[in-house]
Amino acid sequence: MPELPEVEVLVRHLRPLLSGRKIRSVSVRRAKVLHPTPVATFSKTLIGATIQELRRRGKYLLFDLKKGRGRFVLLGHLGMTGRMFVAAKKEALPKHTAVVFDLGGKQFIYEDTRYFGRLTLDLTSAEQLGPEPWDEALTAETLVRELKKSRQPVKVKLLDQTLIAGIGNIYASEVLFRTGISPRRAANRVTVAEAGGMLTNIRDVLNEAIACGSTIPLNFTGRKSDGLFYFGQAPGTPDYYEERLRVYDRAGKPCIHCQTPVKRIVQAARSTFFCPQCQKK
DNA sequence: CACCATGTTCCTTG
DNA sequence: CCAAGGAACATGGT
Repeated sequence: MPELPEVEVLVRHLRPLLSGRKIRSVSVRRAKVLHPTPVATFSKTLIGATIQELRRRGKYLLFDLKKGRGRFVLLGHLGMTGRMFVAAKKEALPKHTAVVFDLGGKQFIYEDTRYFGRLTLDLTSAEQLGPEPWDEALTAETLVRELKKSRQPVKVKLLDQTLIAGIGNIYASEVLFRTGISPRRAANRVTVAEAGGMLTNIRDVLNEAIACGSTIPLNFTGRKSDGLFYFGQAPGTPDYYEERLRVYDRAGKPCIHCQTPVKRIVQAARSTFFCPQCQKK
């Protein structure tokens, strides 16, 4: 589910549901997601703490907590399949529930089918992140300067969270398609003008995805109402997903600009989609 | 059974 | 020490 836009939408959704709420008890059903925080430390630290604010940094969720005079941060990441939501306490827990916080009347659930995500007190990974896409210090010039240091394909570099925080595999392909740059281009051969174009397209595509509720639309209408949500197809709009994405997952289908079949290649063990005609160089 | 999947980290190689 | 490539993690869908 998550690249930056999905996390942003989730944070905006959860913020009013969580801020001001106190964690009464903690249930850890899969200790792995806490790594490297030990279960005992995790529970002891969080029980009795109040969630003050919720923020996003790259693809991470930052929970600002307060307990007595102490303030600290809980770091969340959804990996590939993680979900977080607030539900009534009587609601059944999903099969792959990893952590549950009892918030009094409601419960906060972190569920993750593949358990690649994290909910931890260790902030190290978030500290390594590069600038947010909208950081004013991030310019065509600074971006090119960073790209110059690498001969990796530019598509692979876009996934480097220390370069820019938040771009994932879907939007990396989308950005290069919009900019007309081949995903195979060596990072150090991107010009300042092209970097400027990429930056504009990065901001545009992420903004658009956030605006429309994310790549795969958020559906808050869940049978059970009360804030339970899930990511899935919007009812009655079968191809909503593809209308938003111009090349990703369109291998073999005609390019929306020139009708040339979209190609799928593998870079750094991840799929890349591009139009061999519109993205010649 | 084979291959694919929105992500990150660790290990190896050069 | 660094850059780059690939495997690992764990589960499910097609």
